[in-house]
Amino acid sequence: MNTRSKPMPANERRSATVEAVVALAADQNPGDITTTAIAQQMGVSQAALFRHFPTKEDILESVMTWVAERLLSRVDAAAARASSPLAALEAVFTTHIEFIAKHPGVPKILFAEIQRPNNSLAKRAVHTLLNRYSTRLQKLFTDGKAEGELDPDLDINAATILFIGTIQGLVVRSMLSGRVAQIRRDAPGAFAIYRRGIVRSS
Amino acid sequence: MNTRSKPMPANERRSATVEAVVALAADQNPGDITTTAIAQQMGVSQAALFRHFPTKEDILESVMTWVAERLLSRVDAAAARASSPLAALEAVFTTHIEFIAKHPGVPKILFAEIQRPNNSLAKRAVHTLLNRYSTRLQKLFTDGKAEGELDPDLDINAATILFIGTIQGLVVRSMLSGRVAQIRRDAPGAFAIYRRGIVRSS
DNA sequence: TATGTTAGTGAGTAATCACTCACTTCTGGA
DNA sequence: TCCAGAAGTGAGTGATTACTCACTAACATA
Repeated sequence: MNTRSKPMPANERRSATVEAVVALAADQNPGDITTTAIAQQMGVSQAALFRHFPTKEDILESVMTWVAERLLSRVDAAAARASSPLAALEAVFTTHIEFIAKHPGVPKILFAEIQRPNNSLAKRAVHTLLNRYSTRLQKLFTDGKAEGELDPDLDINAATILFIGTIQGLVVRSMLSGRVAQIRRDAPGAFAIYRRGIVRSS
Repeated sequence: MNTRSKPMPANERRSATVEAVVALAADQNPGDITTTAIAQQMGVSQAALFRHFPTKEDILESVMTWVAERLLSRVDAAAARASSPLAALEAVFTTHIEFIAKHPGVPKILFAEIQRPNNSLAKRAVHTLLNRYSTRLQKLFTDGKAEGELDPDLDINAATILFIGTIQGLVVRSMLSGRVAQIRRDAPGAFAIYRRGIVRSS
């Protein structure tokens, strides 16, 4: 027993580390994830982690980068496939919810990181992600107004806040119920109300 | 210096402890609040805390009880003053936002507590609070339908999730911007969209 | 003024944390 | 086959955590 772990190229080990953190966050308070727990999840000694990351904070920053890349690329692809701005908004929403359902730890990590007051690497990464996300939404709102799909008087800033809030509300709900899959069931109803709030009145 | 702190009745000391935690949470990650920091905030030795609370978790539970009582009583009073279900919903919303603006640490504590997977005392207290809050909302939705103010086909479950999500979105926004007061400015616009999503179409 | 009770404190404790280091094992190319 | 460099490890380190305890100071009341 206690066999030594097989060596692995550094970049693969780093990916595995990030995925271990995301997996652990699903059923643990992200702030309470220790380097020992991460190492255990990977089947590696705790000291091994520090061969690939200088500090724990660098691990968290890598997690944020991973999240930002995956989420934004999926969301962009979904929006590109849509036939209109409003359809794109719904596609972005559905894609985001699907991403969360598949990686329930992600929203928890994001929110845990936001809470921190200091300007850590990871927090700045969340900032950047949210800014990029908001920019995409705002373009869709603007286009939707121009095409007459959305309320011409729509407050774009408020619509952005509420879009993210809708997702947050669903996350809170699913975290309280403990059943991750529930978010898929509740999502359409929540989006329907949101949609009603932003479309052009007929 | 290092004068000894004046003795205080136990119940007052407990209240002071709760308020110290709420104050600290405003500009600190709630999960990182130590008993030393709480004691310092109160001008008392760390050991003194444990004369009034058996464990740190009991402190957090008291904080949750404090939050639940204050928030629900204010929200109930606001709803009672309103002239119609829809007006009551808006009054509840505004009151809740005002409560958060005055105690910015509160939503952070709530969310930090939700993240935890174990069934701690504090987490169950959050559960109870959210349930009681939802019950009040659902009554307003039902009444609003009956009085013809709200969409007769409104999905009450979704409307509840989105009401809380709207507040969450505003909290996220204000936490990212770092300016707590901003939540008061952004709130009316967000609620306007929400309102549009639930009212009866004319 | 004397006394029992409650509140406050300094100086601890064991546990746990992120991180280090000297050393071992593996692997890929010459 | 050999060996240099990369990856992995056990056994630490100091710092920090929640919590304890023997003792002291203050208050209420008789």
